[in-house]
Amino acid sequence: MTFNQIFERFSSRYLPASLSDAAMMRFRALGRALPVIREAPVSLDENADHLVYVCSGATKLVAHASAGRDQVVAFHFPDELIAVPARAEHSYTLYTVSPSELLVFDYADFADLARGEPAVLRMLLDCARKSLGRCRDKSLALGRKTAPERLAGFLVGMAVRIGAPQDDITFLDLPMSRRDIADSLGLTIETVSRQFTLLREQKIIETVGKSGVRIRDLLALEARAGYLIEAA
Amino acid sequence: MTFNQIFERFSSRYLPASLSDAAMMRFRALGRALPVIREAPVSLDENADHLVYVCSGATKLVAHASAGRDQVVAFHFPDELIAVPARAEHSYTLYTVSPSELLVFDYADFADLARGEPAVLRMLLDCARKSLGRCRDKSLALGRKTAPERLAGFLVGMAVRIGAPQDDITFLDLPMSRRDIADSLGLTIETVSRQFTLLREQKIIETVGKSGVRIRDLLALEARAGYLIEAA
DNA sequence: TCGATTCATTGATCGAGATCAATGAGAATC
DNA sequence: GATTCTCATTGATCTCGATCAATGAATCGA
Repeated sequence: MTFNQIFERFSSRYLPASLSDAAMMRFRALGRALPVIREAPVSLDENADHLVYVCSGATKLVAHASAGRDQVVAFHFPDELIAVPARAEHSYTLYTVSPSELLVFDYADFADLARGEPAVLRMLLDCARKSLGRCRDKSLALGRKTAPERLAGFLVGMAVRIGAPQDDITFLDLPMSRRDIADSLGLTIETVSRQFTLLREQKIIETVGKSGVRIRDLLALEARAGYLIEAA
Repeated sequence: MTFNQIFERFSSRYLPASLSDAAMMRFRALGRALPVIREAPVSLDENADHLVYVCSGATKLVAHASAGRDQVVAFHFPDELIAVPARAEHSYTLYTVSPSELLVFDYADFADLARGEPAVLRMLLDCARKSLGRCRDKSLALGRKTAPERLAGFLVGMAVRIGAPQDDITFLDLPMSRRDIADSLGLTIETVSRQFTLLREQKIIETVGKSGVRIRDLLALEARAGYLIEAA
């Protein structure tokens, strides 16, 4: 895919149609397309925040603690926008999880340019708030939920984001490895694997190869996820 | 403190000086002051997002999971601005942690009004991004750090935010209880207490009554917090 | 001033999930 | 098509932090 095609996708999804051609060109001038990259860290300058558009593929944002312990802070799928923070007390790295086409901006430059375009600022705000909402839910899961609840919640979230519903079964093709899932849920690969086995034994899911999951009972999965019982 | 005084503090901190009087009045019309409230949940409509300015006191934003398990998502101190989300899979409640004066806005109304004021939108964006950064760091702590690291990191963070440096000692007056700290760190009160005892035994801190902490060795605390070793 | 209540600390024991260790199942390389 | 390599699964054991149970210290109301 060419830079123009990638930028076109980005702009049609995230820039207002009302934007003038001149303004559009200015945003375009800030973007840099990263061609298809196989599973690898995305090399970004650690001293600045970045804004990354996932055109195709999938990525994970990883926070690094000492002793090589990693925490996947978020996964991202096509047509999503991510803010990648500069290095601070902890460093963050964006990795592709499958071959991906990305569009990268310097966050500060982009936000500065957006000062003249309230609709773009509003879009950045909505984007940050969505990430914040997900991150808060994740904090709750990491701080207070059990391993079965975490995996159930993860699968429900993935079903919503990348699930393919067929009849009353939802099919998932998970692009990330068990290690990635473990690093996202604050567990080990072994525990994740055991939880998959339990869900399989209870006929709630079936697994197809390494990455396929057929969700047979989404309601049971939601019930396991430790969500609050819906108030009336 | 009167509504006008509270709004004045808010606007001088968060609204641009360049704002027209008319625009200022429109923002003011959206605000509602909550007078000094003793430690209690802040009653907000659960069906809408809110924007809350902490004028004095301290608050905690709590996420509720089933079975009464609570996770403190963030603490807030004077002059800070919080986005309180509406109920979704999980419900969130803002609590005062000490007597507080708050200024409350409906988030959607505020953001809509800000469409005409890019500087205000930019402020909301910065605010959301700061919360997101903190939340990501918290996810790392909850997912991958040990109890000693979590308490050390918590104390370092509090030292930065509400610490009173005197000579080479930083004094902290923690407004929140051990339960709040435990709910923030994903631990139990007992574990938090034991970690305080350990830090005391190692002469890194002294505790003064229930809420006072004298940090004698901030560097040791930072070393314990599991931050990445600074790269060159 | 004295219980009563709440909150922090300390000790004893337990258990969910980590760690250690082996095996199994694909996919990539030649 | 055998040979690695990598990744997922399963089992055995261990450990950190949870849970259960007292005790101590402050604050509050009468």
